[in-house]
Formats: sequence, structure tokens, C-alpha cells
Amino acid sequence: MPVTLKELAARAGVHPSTISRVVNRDPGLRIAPETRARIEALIAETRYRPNGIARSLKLRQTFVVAVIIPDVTNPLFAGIFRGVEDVALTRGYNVILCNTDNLHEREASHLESLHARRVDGVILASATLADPSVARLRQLRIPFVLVNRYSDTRHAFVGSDDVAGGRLATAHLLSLGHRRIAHLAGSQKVSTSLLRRRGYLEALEQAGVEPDPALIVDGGFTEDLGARAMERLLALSRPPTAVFAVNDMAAAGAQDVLVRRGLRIPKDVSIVGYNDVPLVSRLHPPLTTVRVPPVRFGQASAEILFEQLETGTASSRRVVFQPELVIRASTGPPG
Amino acid sequence: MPVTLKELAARAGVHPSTISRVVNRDPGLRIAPETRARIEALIAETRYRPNGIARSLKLRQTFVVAVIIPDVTNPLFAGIFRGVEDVALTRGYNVILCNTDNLHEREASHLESLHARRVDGVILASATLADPSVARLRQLRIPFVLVNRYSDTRHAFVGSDDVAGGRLATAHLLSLGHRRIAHLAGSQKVSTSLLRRRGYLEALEQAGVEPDPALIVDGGFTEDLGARAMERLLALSRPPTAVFAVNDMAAAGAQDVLVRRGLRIPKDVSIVGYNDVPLVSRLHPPLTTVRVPPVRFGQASAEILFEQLETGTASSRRVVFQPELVIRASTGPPG
DNA sequence: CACCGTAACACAAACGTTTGTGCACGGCCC
DNA sequence: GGGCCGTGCACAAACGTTTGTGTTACGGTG
Repeated sequence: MPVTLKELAARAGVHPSTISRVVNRDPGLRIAPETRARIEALIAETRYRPNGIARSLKLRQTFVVAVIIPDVTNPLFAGIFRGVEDVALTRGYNVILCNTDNLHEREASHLESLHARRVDGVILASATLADPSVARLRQLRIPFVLVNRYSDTRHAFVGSDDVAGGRLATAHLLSLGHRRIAHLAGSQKVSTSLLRRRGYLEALEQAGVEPDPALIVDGGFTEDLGARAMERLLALSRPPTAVFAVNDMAAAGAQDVLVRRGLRIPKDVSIVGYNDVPLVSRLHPPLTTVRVPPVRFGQASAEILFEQLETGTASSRRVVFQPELVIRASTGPPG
Repeated sequence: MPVTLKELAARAGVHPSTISRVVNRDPGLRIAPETRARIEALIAETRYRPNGIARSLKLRQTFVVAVIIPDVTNPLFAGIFRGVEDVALTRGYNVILCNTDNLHEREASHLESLHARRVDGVILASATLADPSVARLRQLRIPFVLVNRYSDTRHAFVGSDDVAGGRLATAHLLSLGHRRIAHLAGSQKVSTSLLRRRGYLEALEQAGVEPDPALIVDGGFTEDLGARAMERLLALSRPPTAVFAVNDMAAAGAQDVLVRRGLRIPKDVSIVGYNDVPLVSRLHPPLTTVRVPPVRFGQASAEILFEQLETGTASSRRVVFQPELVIRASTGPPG
């Protein structure tokens, strides 16, 4: 049971409020130097730390923010978290991490819990399009910023230009001479997937190649789902010569089935991923991918959040980074 | 500004304590069915959620635990986090995540902050041998459990048998015929590194091969450090025919320099990693490694922590999992 | 009819802070 | 010597709960 203000006050022979003021360096405090010295000595001696709970209750501020993501196990989201933690620490904040596994129900349940805890703000990386959770956040008047994905364009958001990313990847394949380019799309309920697909379509159109619906397969974000999608593509009468995957894990899954089938990459099939997560540069062959800066996502979103906390007004700032194509050995001219 | 107990009480025409008791389903509460109905309707209508801060202050319990790890970006620690979050959620707990980057200072600073917040418990995955933070945790009387690494053997701990893991990896290489087996050791300040190295030495001894100090190079846990260590090994007059790395990232780094030098794996050099993180199975060649169950680490440690919270007594339970060798294509007989 | 038990609540203190205001005392000025 | 001002604190309310202990009214009992 740690020391309390009252106990310190009793030992110092002063009123608790006095202790409080020296702890908080109240600028309006007029105090005798010797009294202050006595109190400070006592504080140091007892290693007194104010009870954050009581403090929060009084101040109506918890100095805690939460980040909600689909899954930390995904390096993209882990990076985002690092970014927000970085800036949160400099402000004396701690951060609660919530994984949703892309389940709306879990997201909603986390939200209620975070509300009950009165977190000062939320950074949401798991938003789906028209996500009911963001409506709830507004209703609860919890400051928040969307990151990586957005639910609609009215809210503060930081991410990257996914349309441009999709275009980048697809244009790269087109420039290599590919015409039958497949797309391993993610869930169309999330903005990133939707936009990358749009970028894909735009690039095709711009190159004058007619998109083939059969070449667009809705998969998911995991190795497993990427692999299954790839299998469906290979079953086609005219399989693609290249595939653009919605993320690196799906690409890795696809790559795996290609290798198992004895197909050569990029000779038989070129492949490009998205995110540039660790180790994809060491795949066989090293994966061409679109790089985004997850840590900066986190930092920027945290900064916007704190801005909101300071001004007390919801912002609708949008900061979008430009993705970067990193060309490795998984792409080449069609054989 | 959310509804408070008092407001509800006023609107329901009862005393706040009554509302509190129905919210908390106080078993000793005798209440008129109609009053209860009225209150429950009001609760539902206003979506009232008790202020967790006030609750925590009164109950002296925050229902928050913290997980302290070196870096979430490492899938091992991400997995541990998922494990603890899983079980924490079922108990109505949220979890704060803290990254230390293996910096004692950051660890200590996090600890003070967590103490000020009065978290109910801590799960520490970043402990070094004789870690001062562990001493501090005891001093602060914060229930905690060590995971993956330990600081000394007196405290609750969950992890795996790293000596066995080191033996497993080394014995595998020995059985393939290797005699000059190098070890990319991590920091000898952390138990995992120390123990894996011990396992390595034990296996050598058991096989009757004299360990060569030149073949043991202290590196670190990153790709970069693994790469540099590998370079030093290759500069030796008699380089090793196999290397056992303290973790997968170091192994990947080592693998990269081997490939760049035009050496064939496993023909020229065999390599084995540790942890079996995602994608190492898709490296070129797929990495032989020692698998540990990070999520179960997290779950088990959380369960021990909650056990301590319930009984109110510090435990010194140790649960250790047996690591598993998974043999892939990065290991083979010496060429 | 006095008494008691019980149902159905109300009361108030406490958790550990923060902060606006109040107050006593001493010194200075005129 | 009275008034005034500044210094150095003390006082108390408030933040939103929880919970042990009253308190009231009513119905039943002997």
C-alpha cells in the first residue's frame, strides 16, 4: 500500500493541498523555501507517486489512449502501435492495445470497455467501411483517429494512398509486358482493399487492357487465404501471368502454391505484394512489394489525436503518405 | 459527459446506492420488482456504464494489467501479447502494452508509470538476468510473472526449456555430421541466450566435440546483428560448416550474407534458427528452427497472474514448455 | 395492543486527488 | 496606530463509486 498525500501531509505537518501543489509545481504557489525543501525531501524519501486513479477521477483525464487493430501479429499493425506508443510516451500517456481479429463484435465490446475506463482517445486501425464502431465513438464523444483504413471520409485519418499503391503495383507489371494480371483482393468491406483494387483497375484501364472479372478473386489477408485464391486462379483455363496481392501475407501464400506446383517465379508468374513486412525481402524469390511506413502512420495518428485532446475539438484532418514500389526478384517479363 | 449514478438516481427517484446495487447485482439486495424494473429500464435507456475510474478508486482495483516486452514488432512477443489478451478479456481486464527496446531505462520508466496507474499486475517478457525492474516490482508489491526470459528462478515464470532447445538444434546438426558448428549467441544478459548456449555446449560435449571459442560469437537478436556475426565467422581461417542462431531473425541475417557470398545452404553451410516466426518457412531455403508456442506462453502467464490476483499471494510457479525441432531445408550434411 | 420481524430502501463515509477561496499574520506606510 | 498588502498556508468541496449500517412502514403474532 503506497504512500498517500494525506500521510505525507501529516508527516510534514502541512495540509494535503500544499503537498499537492508542490508535486504539481503549481505556478501560483507561494511557499516558504524551507517548507518546500522539507516536503521535497519527504517526497524523495518515500518515493511518493500520486495515485493516478484519484488524479484521473478529479481531472477527468486518464492519460491513457487505446489502439484498436485487427491483429498485432501482423507487422503492419505492430508498427503502427510502435508509432503511437512513441509519441504517447513523450506526453506521459500509456496505451492499451486491443485486437479485434476483424470481428465487429469484438471491436464493439472493446469499445464499451474502453469507454467504461474513460480512455482519453482511441486510434482505430481496424475500421471497416461504414463501421458502426466509429458511429459509436462519435456518440460517446471519444476523440479518435482512423489509421490505415477508414470508414468514411469525414473523420481524422492517416494512411497511405492505396489507389496509388494499387496503380503502382499494376503499372509495374504492365510495364513488364504482362496483360493477364490477376488481383488477390482482400475483403471489400475495408477501404484499403477497395482502393487498391480501384488502383489496379485504373492502371489496367489506362493501359487499355480490359479487366477480366475472373482474374479478380476475393481472398483475404492471410497466407492461407492467399494460397487458396491462387489455386482458384491456377484452375482457370487461361491462368494469369502475374498477380498483385492485397498484402504480403497473401502474396506469400500465393507464392507458396506456385512453388509447390513447380511454377517458376517470375518466369511463369510474377507476383507483387503490399506493405513490405519483414522477411519478404528474403523470400524465394525476394518479393516485389509496395512499401508503406507503418510507424509513421502511428506517429502521425497519435499526433492528430493529441491535437484533438489539447484543443478539445474533433478534427477531420487527413494525412496520406505516398506508397513506394520496391522492386525485387518476384517480378519480371512474362516468360 | 456520460450519465452518472447520481443523475440516474435522481431520475429514478431513488438513492444512488440502490442503483449501484442493481448494476452490480448485489446478491444481498432486496428490492421491489417494479423499482428494479424501473431502474433497469433507465439503465438500458441511457446506456449507463459505471465510471471505471471512480470504481477503481473505491475498489482499489483497476482491472488493467500491463505487458512489458522488448518489441511488438517481433512476432514472438506479439504472440505472447495475444495470449495474455485472450485470457485477460475473459476476465474483463484490459491490457497496456509497453515496449522497452531492451533498454533498462525504458523498462524502469514504464514501471513507474504503471505503478502510478495502479495496474493490477504485470507480465514481463523483457527481463534480463538480475533485472533491477524485478526487484522494483517486488518492492512495489505489484503482482507479476516473468515470461520467456527470467531474471532469477525465484519468481513465477513461464517459458520453454531453452537448454533443451539449444541441445535439440545442435544435436540435429551433429547428427548430420557437422563438427565445426558455430553459435550466433544473443546477449548473455538474458536467460534465453544463456541457456540456449548452454544447450549448445552440452550437446557438443555429449558428442565429444571440443567447443571452439572462436565459433561462439555474441551477436544480437536482429537480422543486422546476425549478418555481422556471420561475416566475422566467415573471416575465420577455418569457418564453420553449420551455425545455430539464437533466433530466427539472426538466422535470416546470417543466411543473407551466405547467399550474397555465393555460398550454398545447406551444402556449404547449414543453418538453424529459433522460434519459428512467420515466413521463415518460406525463406530460401526454408529455415530449420526450434519452435516455441508464444501464444500459450501468454495464456499461461496470464493465468498465473490472475491466480495471484485472486489469492492475493505471490506465486513462484514455473511452467515450461518443451520446444520442438522443425526440420526444413536449411540443414543438411556438410558438403 | 404492544411488539417484532422483515422488506425496501436511504444515509454517509470513504477511496486519493485537485483547486478556488479564505484567513491569519507580519511588515510597511502615512 | 490604523489600514493595507503580501506571504504562506489551511479549508473544504468535488470527482463517481461502493458498502456497512440505519431507518421507516407495514404486516403478522401472541
